[in-house]
Amino acid sequence: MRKITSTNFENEKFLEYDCPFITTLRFIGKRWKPAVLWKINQGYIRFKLLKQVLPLISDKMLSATIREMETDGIIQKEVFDEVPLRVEYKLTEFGKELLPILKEMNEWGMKTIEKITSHNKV
Amino acid sequence: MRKITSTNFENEKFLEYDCPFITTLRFIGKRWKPAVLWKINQGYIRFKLLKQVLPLISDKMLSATIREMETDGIIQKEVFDEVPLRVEYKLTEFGKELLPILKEMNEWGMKTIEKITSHNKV
DNA sequence: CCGTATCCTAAATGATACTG
DNA sequence: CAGTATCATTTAGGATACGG
Repeated sequence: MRKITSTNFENEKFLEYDCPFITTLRFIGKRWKPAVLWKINQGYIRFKLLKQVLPLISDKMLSATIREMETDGIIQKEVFDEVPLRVEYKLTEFGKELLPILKEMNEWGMKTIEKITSHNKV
Repeated sequence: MRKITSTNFENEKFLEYDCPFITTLRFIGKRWKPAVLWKINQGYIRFKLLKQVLPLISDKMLSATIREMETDGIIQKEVFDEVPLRVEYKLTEFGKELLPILKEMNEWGMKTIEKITSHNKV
């Protein structure tokens, strides 16, 4: 395993270690990223919709989460010049490659929440 | 989606939100956790072996990573009363349920490292 | 061999107010 | 509607030295 000092991909620093797990967390290892990605893929493709379906995320974190994933090439933004302003997000092809990971995370997470919750009831 | 104020599982706080993705990151969303888990599953089941195969992790982080996953019930420690001291780690049944996620992370990460690296050569 | 303790810096998250 | 700016707090990560 090596440490990567400065590897760039379209002017963004992407790799810190040549480890597949650290690399994956580099892209989706922050609190709201997987959930936002999942919701966009489900069709909640506007800022307001994402806020509604993820009511506990702050404006700042939703904004930052979206912006980082856009910079990373995981999602794409389309701005429609209307009044009021309309913006839509969608996964890029690169972003869609993350779906198998997200699917497994979703299943494991749901199963584990159920396990913890029922354990607490005992 | 709800925020969980104090859900306990064997005296440890486990859930912060009832979101499957946040829950999953709660267990494996820190830099070294997936890699350590993967290596233990591959048979690098002792502290020294893990250091060798993950040479860039510090003693402190390897220790903390192991301890947290042990507390979480993902890995199990077995101490052999020998001289010199021998300790072995292995995944619990609960921990093995994480392997499908890790498998997908490993594949995506390797593919992405390759992509970034070859992009930089152009 | 297998860790822990201490100290420090950097990164992530959140509340609130404000803007094009 | 779709965000950004500012400020403050918490958590993660790392270097180094020491202990059972």
